[in-house]
Amino acid sequence: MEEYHIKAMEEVMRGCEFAEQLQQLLLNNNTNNLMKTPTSIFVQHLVNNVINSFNNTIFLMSKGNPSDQIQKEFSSIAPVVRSVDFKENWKKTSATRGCNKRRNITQTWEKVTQTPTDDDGHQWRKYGKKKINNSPYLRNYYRCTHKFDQRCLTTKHVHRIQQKPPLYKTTYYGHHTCGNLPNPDIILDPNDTSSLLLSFNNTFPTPTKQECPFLSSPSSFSSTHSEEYNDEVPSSTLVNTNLPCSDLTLHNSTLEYGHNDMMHGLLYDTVQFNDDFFQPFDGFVVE
DNA sequence: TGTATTTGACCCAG
DNA sequence: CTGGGTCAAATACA
Repeated sequence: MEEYHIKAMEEVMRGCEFAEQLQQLLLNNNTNNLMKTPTSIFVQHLVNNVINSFNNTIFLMSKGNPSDQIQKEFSSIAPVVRSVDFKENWKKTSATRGCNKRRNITQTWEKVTQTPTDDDGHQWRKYGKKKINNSPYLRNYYRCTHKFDQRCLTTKHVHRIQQKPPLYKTTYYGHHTCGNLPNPDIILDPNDTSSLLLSFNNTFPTPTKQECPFLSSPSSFSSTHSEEYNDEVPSSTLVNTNLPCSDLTLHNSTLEYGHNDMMHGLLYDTVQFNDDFFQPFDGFVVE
């Protein structure tokens, strides 16, 4: 490993830290000012993209440089990119039981179903249930079956919220990074008028599986729906002009957008929006 | 016998 | 201190 290479790596990591500090600053600012403007949301997207670019760069720079030093440095940022047995490593690094409480996962969403075992196309393993305060019902906790074999850290909670008719609220935390992507027919249930899915071209070159062994399969969220799912948005079509997003999903008041991360494959972020979000601004063109 | 679920313990953020 | 998220041993099941 050349010394200048290590220096470059350190510099990129420093840039990534600065971007993360800026991201935190924006998040705090948005928390204090409850009104989010389209511009502030867009700025957050840009910062997220900067961080993703840094992470991609770090990933690429670490390739072919399996020296102890670079691996050690890299593992602090992307511990998932290591080819050791994940389950054993998880046991070693996750300290003691129950220590992973309230992971800082901002990507959450909910849905209400009439059955507790709604088929969302993924395989889940139940790992706990809990009596929740002020609720007569137990909350069930599930994790992705592929937590250890494919390092998918997605979890969901299912909590009954109504006796008659029976209703269950499912809260998802994070997105699947396992290869077991859901059946698009399930995701794009034509009877489900509560969600809207839009497809965008991705301006970011998608790495191949060979280039990135942890990359998920190409997105199955690529179908385009417009006219029939326009309950909550105008019947216009949003066109991506300069955002490196691959998918946008609109669900109630949450906008979810996907972007390609070279280490984890397709990742998603969500933003809350208010009504003026749909006014045209620099990021989007309304046809 | 291997896999899934149950359940009490553990831990930490608020 | 408490509520809630997770772990892991015990148990159930195929």
